[in-house]
Amino acid sequence: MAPPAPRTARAVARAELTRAILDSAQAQLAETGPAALSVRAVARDLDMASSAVYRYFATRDALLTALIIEAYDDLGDQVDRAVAERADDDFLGRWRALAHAVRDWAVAHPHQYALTYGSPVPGYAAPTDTVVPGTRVSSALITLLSDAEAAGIRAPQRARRVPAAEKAAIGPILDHVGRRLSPGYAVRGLATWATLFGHISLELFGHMHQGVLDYDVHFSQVVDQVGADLGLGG
Amino acid sequence: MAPPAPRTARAVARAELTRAILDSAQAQLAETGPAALSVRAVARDLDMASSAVYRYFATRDALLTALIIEAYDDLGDQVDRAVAERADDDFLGRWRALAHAVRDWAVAHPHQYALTYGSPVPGYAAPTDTVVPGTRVSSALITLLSDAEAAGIRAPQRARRVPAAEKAAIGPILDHVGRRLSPGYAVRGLATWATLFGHISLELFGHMHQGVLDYDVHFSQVVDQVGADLGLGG
DNA sequence: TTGAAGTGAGAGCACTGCTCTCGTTTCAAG
DNA sequence: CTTGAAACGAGAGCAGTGCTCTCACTTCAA
Repeated sequence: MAPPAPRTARAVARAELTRAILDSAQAQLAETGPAALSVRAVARDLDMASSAVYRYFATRDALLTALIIEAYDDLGDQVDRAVAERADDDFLGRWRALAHAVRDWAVAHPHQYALTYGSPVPGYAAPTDTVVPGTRVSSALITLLSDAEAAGIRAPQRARRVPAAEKAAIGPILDHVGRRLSPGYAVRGLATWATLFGHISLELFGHMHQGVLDYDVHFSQVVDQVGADLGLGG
Repeated sequence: MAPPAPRTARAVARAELTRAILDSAQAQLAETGPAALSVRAVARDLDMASSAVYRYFATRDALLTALIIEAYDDLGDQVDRAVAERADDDFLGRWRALAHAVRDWAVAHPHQYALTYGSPVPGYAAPTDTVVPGTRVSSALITLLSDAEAAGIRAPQRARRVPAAEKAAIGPILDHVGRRLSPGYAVRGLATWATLFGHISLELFGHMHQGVLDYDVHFSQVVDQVGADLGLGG
């Protein structure tokens, strides 16, 4: 995946400067948001001509896309690490760890969250480079639910009949875990995924300001509620 | 709320031109997204000097904020209308109507949706003018659930104990319906709200592209699943 | 050694949000 | 009806942006 270690002096310099540009852009992004991220400001920060930056990133959007990919990976790492700390068969613990890891990361990096899960700013359609790192969290969640079902866990609600059209509609999800996930539980999983990111988006984008006083407490409550609906315990 | 009908010729002209600016900006927004919305382009479209536009909107962000408010109201109207078509005691129908009205509007106006429920672009914190129209959908949902519970509807899952901290955290929500909503059902309602907007955001912002083939079918399924979890029937 | 490729700097283009000034028009108080 | 303040539109201009082009220079591999 990653290119081989740079050997020539030029390649080393290029790698270092690329990193420096990303770091400076990242700092700008975290401080003032994506609207304020300008390649000229990055150039000033690094004491170079703005035209030189274009040797490294063809366009401002390309630079932003690189930041988005790094954000996805940062979040993915954080989530994987948090989930791995729980015992494999502690499904409620794994779910809680996943959910809180996502929210903690989002609260700590609001601009990065807005860039990744808010409205994508570069060109409206996310570039294809971002799709792989972008699926790490949903992948972790689906895996978790697949494990849980394999261990005999079932949702306490009577299972709803899933029509054939829906089974086809979510086919890629089912394939992703080798069909080791019942369609009904998969639907629940997708709804859970929506609840998780929906809650965080509503919170971070200010929509809960009118109705909820303590986001930490309320989020925990929702996470446990969803966990119970999934039959994970609690 | 609204200012009295304009009487003088100047006031009439001002109202008309304000409207024309909003319409032109709206068209630009719908076509190419918020990043491309420029006051100079609006001025060109209306054959006036760009500086003249500033007599009507002090800043580009003010113009954008006006569009956001209009979007909230447009969505609110659509939702209210859809819900009103169902019988008062058809709670499942009312929930379905609400959910599909929100999504239909979002799919038809993706840029407006991104502006309202995606990452807010003007300055990161939404201006206070937008909070009232911004709560119309959540208000409609809470009212719906309050009505349902008053009619004897209960979630089929055994009610989870809601700790005092959570009751305090969601106090404003409970107050909004005069405490005619049990804390447990309110938590479920807030989770439902998050599921609804989470699903739409994930869909519109491209996060479901990898896993779901037919968004219409899947959304219906999730809506019905959530409706069942709320005990509304189905 | 040589020649192509990579690199940095500077000037410049077209565009943006926004401000200031300067005449003109509207409107209401006297 | 007069008059003076407020509102208004147009134009020039400033500072900033993304991005391109050209020109010198350095690196590197054949």
